[in-house]
Amino acid sequence: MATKRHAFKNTPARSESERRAKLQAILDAALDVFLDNGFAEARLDDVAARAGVAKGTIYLYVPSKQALFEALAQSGIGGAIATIEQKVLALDIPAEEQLKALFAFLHQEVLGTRRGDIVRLLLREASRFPELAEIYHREVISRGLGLLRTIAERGVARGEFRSDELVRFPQLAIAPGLVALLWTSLFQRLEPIDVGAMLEAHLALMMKALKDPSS
Amino acid sequence: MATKRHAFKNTPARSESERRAKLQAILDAALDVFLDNGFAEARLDDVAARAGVAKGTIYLYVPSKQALFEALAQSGIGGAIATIEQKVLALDIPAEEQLKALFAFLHQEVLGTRRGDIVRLLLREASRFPELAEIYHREVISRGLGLLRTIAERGVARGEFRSDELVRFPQLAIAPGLVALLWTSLFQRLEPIDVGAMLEAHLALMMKALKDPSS
Amino acid sequence: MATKRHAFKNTPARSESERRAKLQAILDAALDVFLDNGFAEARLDDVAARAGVAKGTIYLYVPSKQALFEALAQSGIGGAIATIEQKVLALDIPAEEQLKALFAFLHQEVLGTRRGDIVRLLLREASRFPELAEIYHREVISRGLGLLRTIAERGVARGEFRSDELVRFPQLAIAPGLVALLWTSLFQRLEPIDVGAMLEAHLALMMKALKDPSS
Amino acid sequence: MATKRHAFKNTPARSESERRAKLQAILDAALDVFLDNGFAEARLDDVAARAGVAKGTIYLYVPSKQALFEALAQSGIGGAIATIEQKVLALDIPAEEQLKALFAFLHQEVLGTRRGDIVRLLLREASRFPELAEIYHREVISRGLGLLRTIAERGVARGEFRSDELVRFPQLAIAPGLVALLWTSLFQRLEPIDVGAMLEAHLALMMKALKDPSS
DNA sequence: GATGAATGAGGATTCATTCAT
DNA sequence: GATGAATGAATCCTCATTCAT
Repeated sequence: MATKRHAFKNTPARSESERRAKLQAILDAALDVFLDNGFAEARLDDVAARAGVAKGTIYLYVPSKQALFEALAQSGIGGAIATIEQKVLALDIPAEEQLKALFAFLHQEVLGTRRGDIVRLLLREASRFPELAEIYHREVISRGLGLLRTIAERGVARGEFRSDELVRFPQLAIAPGLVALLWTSLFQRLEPIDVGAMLEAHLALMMKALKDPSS
Repeated sequence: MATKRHAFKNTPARSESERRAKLQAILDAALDVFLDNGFAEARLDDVAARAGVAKGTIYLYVPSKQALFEALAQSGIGGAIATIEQKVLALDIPAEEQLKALFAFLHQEVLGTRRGDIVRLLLREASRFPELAEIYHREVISRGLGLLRTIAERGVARGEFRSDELVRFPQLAIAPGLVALLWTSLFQRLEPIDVGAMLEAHLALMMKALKDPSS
Repeated sequence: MATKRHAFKNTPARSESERRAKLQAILDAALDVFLDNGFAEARLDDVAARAGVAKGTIYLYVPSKQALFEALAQSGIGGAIATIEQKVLALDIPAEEQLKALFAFLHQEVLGTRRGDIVRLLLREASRFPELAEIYHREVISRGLGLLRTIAERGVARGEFRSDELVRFPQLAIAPGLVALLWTSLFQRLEPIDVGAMLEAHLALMMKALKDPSS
Repeated sequence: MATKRHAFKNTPARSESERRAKLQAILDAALDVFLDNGFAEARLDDVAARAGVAKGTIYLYVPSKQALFEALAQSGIGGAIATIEQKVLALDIPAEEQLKALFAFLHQEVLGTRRGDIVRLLLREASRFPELAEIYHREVISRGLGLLRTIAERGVARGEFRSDELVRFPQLAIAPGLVALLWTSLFQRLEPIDVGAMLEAHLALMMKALKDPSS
């Protein structure tokens, strides 16, 4: 019996890594097409063409257009947050330095990368996929804001920060990140901005405000 | 019956105002439907039903679905900016007060109103309508940021503000407004935030930072 | 207001009878196509072409291909049975005459007519539409066999029939009808049979058997 | 390992019987799937899975889905008829006994067996495969009816039967067999019938009729 | 021979747009 | 002007068939 098994094992089941690679190619292509057209007007023909596969092949990897979108969305969720949580919180450095690290991460690892594109896509399509909006809120938004709040609380506790606005509204810290994300995809060609400089200016402003002894 | 017909013929040609009213009803219905579904998945059947007209009637007012969207977008552009430009710049008040007035306007006249909905729609569909993004940038974004920059420059010139970040990146001032706009439509049901309080906190932070003598 | 209503009533809502006529044209075309190809391989393109309408028009009358099939099936159910029940049972004639009338009806009003085609279609597709098989069994089969059993019982009660096989298995009476139904669509071109003569022969045989004093 | 490989190479070319066995497995699986879904909606994926082979393997045995269906149909044709012809005609017994033997065969060797399933499938798909209908008519229907006619003629010639309806329409003899075949697959779950008893009742009726001296 | 991933033609369904009334 | 039935192009998805391994 072992012999037979061996004799038949002539198709060495396409390796898992090859499978992953092709799925990734499809996801990459899908991201491009979804970003260009939005979910509803994206054509799977285009995704297939861009991924270099036939239309039907997509269905060997995802069961439907919607599932393709969701797989794409999921692929951009979670990893980044866990990474930055560890990076930032583990360090025993002043809150200001933590914020700097956070912004550097945002600038280099999100804005202008595939991750950023996925966030753009999610923002755009969230209302069509309420469940996904929920997941995204739970996995990314809540945790991201929680991280910011933790940093802010530490800063206050240590006397680095004199005011608590950031504890109450951590959204204020990343708001310019959101502007950068949208600006680059919508208006950059019309009026380029230096995102790095903007984030630095924002950080500078925030630091002045938070450390202001007059408050 | 012939009489009646005749009587109808004598009715003065439907007045321009009636025509405008019907167009407005169609635009209002379209905004609702476009907001719920996005441009691509919005059905003109639904727009017609909501506007209380037949599907064909839409084509008496706009030549196509895309034109409907563009008419809608245009209808929300320009007016507000001109209004706030006059309101804010005309007053000979401190820059801080001007910013306060601006935020109040943003909060009361944009967020939570039809104007805000149009902005949401534009943000979502801008990549499908590059020309519209261009118009929007020229008519709204540029002028809005120009207004902010003018206020900031005045503040600096008058010695009210000691730092120039806002002159260089007026985007930083409205970033929380953008957060509020998106948050309310995407995450408000999951985690409600007090937009007014957030904007106030933002203004407080900015003021501290801008006035900080240590810079 | 009455004036306005009248003024607008310029599209006299396509009459109900026109609507019915077009639906009937679609159903007729669908019957042909379904009979030729079976449900699964029937193309709505063909149905539309044969009905002289565009593909999309079908969907103004039925919501799906399956619904089209079901509408078709329903259209052939019920009416005939009620008719023949009245015709046959109301007459105060010998059981033999009732059977004759039944067979005449079967021959003239079912076999070779649209009704017969629908039965053929149902027989063929019943396993794909179990619910429809159930309806068909309840509305047609049960009632038809019940009618036969009633006739047989009357015949026995009145002393016309001496044996009760038909009471126990009324299916035996219509079995040749089923043969005729299938034969005409499958083998008639290869080996034509005279359906009328066959049914007469069947009736003659049955009468001899049922009246046979030797049993 | 090289040794094992080599050992395999020395294995005598897969025997013809093994080939036949695998073909049979495929045909068996195909019958199940075709019966469940009809030809058009049967998926070769399912056939392969049920046969325990890969999809591609099917094409090593039959050149197409249609050929698979035809091979299946052919496999159920002919054998039975030859068997029953010999069994029935060879015996020098009364015509009534011959009919009894025929019905017993029908009941035990066709209805409720794989043979019966193939007939059901043929009835259902005959209009899609006119050529097959032709073969089936020639190999099964004609011969079966011929057999019946021969029996009937003998019965008449020997004075056993006094009427010739069965000579003219041998279909009348197997009509209840057709009813049984279809009933069991379509309505048995809704209203079970005792097929054996029905066939017996049919035989009894026929005998009374045929022997009836009054005709 | 056997496998099963890949292919792409084919068809159901949707919906913007037209036009006879 | 207003209507809404009709149209048919466009696109998702399925599955028979192929072929590299």
